[in-house]
Amino acid sequence: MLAFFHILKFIQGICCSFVKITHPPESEAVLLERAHQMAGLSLSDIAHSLNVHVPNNFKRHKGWTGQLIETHLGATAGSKPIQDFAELGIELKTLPLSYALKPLETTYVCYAPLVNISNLQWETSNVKNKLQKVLWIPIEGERDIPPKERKIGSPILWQPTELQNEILRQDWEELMELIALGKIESITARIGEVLQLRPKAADGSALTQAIGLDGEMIHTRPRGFYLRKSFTEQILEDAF
DNA sequence: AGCTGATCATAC
DNA sequence: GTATGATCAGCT
Repeated sequence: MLAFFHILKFIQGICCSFVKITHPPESEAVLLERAHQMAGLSLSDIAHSLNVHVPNNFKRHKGWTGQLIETHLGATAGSKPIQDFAELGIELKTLPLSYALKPLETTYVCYAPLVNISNLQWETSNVKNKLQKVLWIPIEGERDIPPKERKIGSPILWQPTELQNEILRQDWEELMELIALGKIESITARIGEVLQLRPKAADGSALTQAIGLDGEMIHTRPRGFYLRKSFTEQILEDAF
């Protein structure tokens, strides 16, 4: 694949010096410029400039890479349910890649609402809002590459095509319909062409309210929306 | 081997 | 608990 060669080229790029960034980017151009400057750098390069320690693995630091990149690029949203760069209308996502330069993991989008959902619509949904415009940061993600050595790739500023948007809408509507009908317990990660619903919690003891089969309130594990690897792989291919 | 369901850290 | 950042790891 010629396409992948380009990503590889960027990922294996030569490290260059960079300036520590702490203030939010004032424009899309500035954000993109900063993102491009990270290409070819390792996680330890970024961590060193921010004076943070790089974990030896991510078993107990699963969101570490995302937080590191967020801080470096000047994101400020924190844990609020909005885009990372709300003023710019851009969401930031790191994307762990295999040696074959394909996504190693699905991509978390947002928490799934399970109650008070009768009036929710795709157009104003959290999923659509978050995916309007995404700055993808590909990063080497194979487990046998120590986090310190993992290199950051060239960023991809992506917006869903009409077709992608339509498929996302269909998946979202199908899943939300099942939730509204009280079928939350029968929803598996196999449903949805590009968007899937999976548990999203600290552990199995976490419970939240949902609609039961007879319309009554029940308790269930919290869920989140995730993008399948095949979907982000396509984004990657389209970009190169 | 890849996927689904489970899990980890942190802020509020 | 909700919500962010995700990856882990057992099972098929």
